[in-house]
Amino acid sequence: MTSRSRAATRVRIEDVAAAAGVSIKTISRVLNREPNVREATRRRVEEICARLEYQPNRFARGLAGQRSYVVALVYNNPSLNYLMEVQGGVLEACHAQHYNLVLAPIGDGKARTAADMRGLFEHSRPDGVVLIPPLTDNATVIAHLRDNAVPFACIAPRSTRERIGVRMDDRAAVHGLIAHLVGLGHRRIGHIMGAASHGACHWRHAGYRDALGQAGIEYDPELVVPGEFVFESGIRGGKRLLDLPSPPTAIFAANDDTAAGVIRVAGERGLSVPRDLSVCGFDDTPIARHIYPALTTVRQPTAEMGRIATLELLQHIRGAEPGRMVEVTHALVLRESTGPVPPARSTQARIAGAVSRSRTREPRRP
Amino acid sequence: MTSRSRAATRVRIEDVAAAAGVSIKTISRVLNREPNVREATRRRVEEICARLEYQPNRFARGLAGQRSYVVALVYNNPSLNYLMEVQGGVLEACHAQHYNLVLAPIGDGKARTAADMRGLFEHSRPDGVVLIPPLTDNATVIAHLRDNAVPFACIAPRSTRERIGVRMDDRAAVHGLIAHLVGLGHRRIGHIMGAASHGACHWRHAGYRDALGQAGIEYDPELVVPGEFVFESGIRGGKRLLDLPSPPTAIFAANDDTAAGVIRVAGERGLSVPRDLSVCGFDDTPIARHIYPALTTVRQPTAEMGRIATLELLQHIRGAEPGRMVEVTHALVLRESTGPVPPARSTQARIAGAVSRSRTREPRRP
DNA sequence: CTGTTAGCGCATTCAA
DNA sequence: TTGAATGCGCTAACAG
Repeated sequence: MTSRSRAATRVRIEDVAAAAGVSIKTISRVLNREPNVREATRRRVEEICARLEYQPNRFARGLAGQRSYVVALVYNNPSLNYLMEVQGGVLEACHAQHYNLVLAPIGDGKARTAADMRGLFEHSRPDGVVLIPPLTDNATVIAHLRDNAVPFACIAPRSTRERIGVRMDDRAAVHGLIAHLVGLGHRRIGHIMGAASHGACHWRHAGYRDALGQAGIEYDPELVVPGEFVFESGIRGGKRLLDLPSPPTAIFAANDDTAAGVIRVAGERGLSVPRDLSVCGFDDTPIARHIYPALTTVRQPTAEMGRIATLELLQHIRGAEPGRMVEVTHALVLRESTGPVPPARSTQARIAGAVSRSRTREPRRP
Repeated sequence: MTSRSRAATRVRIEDVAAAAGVSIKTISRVLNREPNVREATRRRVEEICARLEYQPNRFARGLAGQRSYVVALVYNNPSLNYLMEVQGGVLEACHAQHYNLVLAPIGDGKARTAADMRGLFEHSRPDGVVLIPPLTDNATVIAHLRDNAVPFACIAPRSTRERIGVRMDDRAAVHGLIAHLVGLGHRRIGHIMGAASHGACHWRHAGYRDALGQAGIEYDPELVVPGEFVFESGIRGGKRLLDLPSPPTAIFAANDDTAAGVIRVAGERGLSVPRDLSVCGFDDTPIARHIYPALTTVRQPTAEMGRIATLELLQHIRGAEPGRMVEVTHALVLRESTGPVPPARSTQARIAGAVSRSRTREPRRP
């Protein structure tokens, strides 16, 4: 005998109908915000529902209505921190609207992607989907969505055409960040890029170029190295940049994890941040505060973005509003990892392998 | 007109029955692993189900069977990293067993807790629940679970009596960790504790005492300060310990986040880790690798623990096996943040506010 | 504006 | 060992 979870007897729609002295259809209308109910009736019904603590049975609704009241969060493999933040916002919005959230991690490769999407539709039948980059621009995913006519909202998609969801002006944000470095006197500023499948990779790079251009600094391709938005990208990219004959005095990493990798490389080489090297990241994830020195970065309201995308999606599903592409604002967060350009940029940095023991780590907050 | 998500026509149980030449009841029996089906019939049905890609309708099942096929992950407010890891394991186990996962964040306070639990039952009707500390030992939560006769599994509960789920021997793990410090010559070892509502707080403290006792080091209450398993605990606790007249040469923080806070305090005071101070954490979360110096810590197989707890829960729900309390093994992870005790522990550390500029940060990996 | 009637797809008594 | 009939609680045409 398996253990059943619940006493079957709970208040049903007909109990509410009886208490209100109307038919169950009227109750149904009120619940689903359908028209053709007198305002007085509607209010009375709502009151009784509240008093009886009536909770519609999800399964009955799903079965009869061909609607699941489920939103799926479809993601690939972004940073766990990022994902967790987004998830929090999405969850909050779902709960507020009495929708359920199902998590749909998608495997790598086209075949796996297709299989996972199919599995999602067969098993969970979401009424709508929230997409996280880089899946926002994955052809296989989009095709499945369109084939099944499932509405979806995107968070920071590359292409915002015909999309609903939320975005941020990464380009302008980076522009401001780099301008800050320029203001500190830096002119050789390195950049470790993110994964090219993300729109963010390109916007951030564009913002970097914008800022250099405006400052009259020539763009030096040597100072721009590839990355994947992960810690290891910071290790690899940081080494490569610092090994340059004429290394940068500041490095803009495409996100905080990458910046953490750069901080480590600097430490290993005996470079003090920000005295010998300025570093900045992007996103303002928890790690930005947790590492030492704390990162100068751009705050991205990640949870809020999840919430907004979900609300736009649900609004669209309801059909009341068309669903928009909302833009959220960023904020520059100045912390400890950026500072004035070193007064005398000697050739010492060139022989990076041979550490300069003369350098002292200067304590902050004396 | 609202947008509907799915074409209604999919293969149903009666299609399978027709194809197999049996009644739907037989199909149902096979699907639910009930007895009283001839082996040959069972196999044929399974084959046809696979060929037709038949997926039972969750809503119909839930409606008719009074079963939701939902597992709820009930959590309070632990570290996001920890939560994310656990969630990954739980999700994997749920998917493997064709269960759905619903996330159930629980608010603070008794009233909120009760309300959130009630909401969970009314709305999602989980067939089972996975509990994360410190909710594993929350009276309100447990009471709701028992009242509703919902089976649950616990991850690292304080009390393992009458519980199914998974645990780890934190006490032995810490014992090993402290023994490592003792082996490096440390005798004044500080400890920043975790939140007392967690079993882990007590086990880790006990392991710390065990190790000291075995090494013949007297337990000094002054060296043990409270904390909450968060970064800020490391800041506060670290300052307090380093401000001691006779400060410790090593600090064991109850988890990695806390250790990161200690690392920062050390940095601010110009202390080099591990040259002037050894620091270690617990959990081996990503931050342990991402900060510099990387943390010596204890690896806890968090995702695996989520997976195991869920599998035990589902086994219990099915009623086949009773459900056990599984113990997983830990592993010591030696990284960069621990080293030999400083040769001459001078009084310099006492005047912690007045930083010692003479100290040089020694580069690793020369 | 409101009520009546018929399923949605499956699990489940009770017979056979 | 199997099958036919009944209903889970709700939504959705279609009348009134």
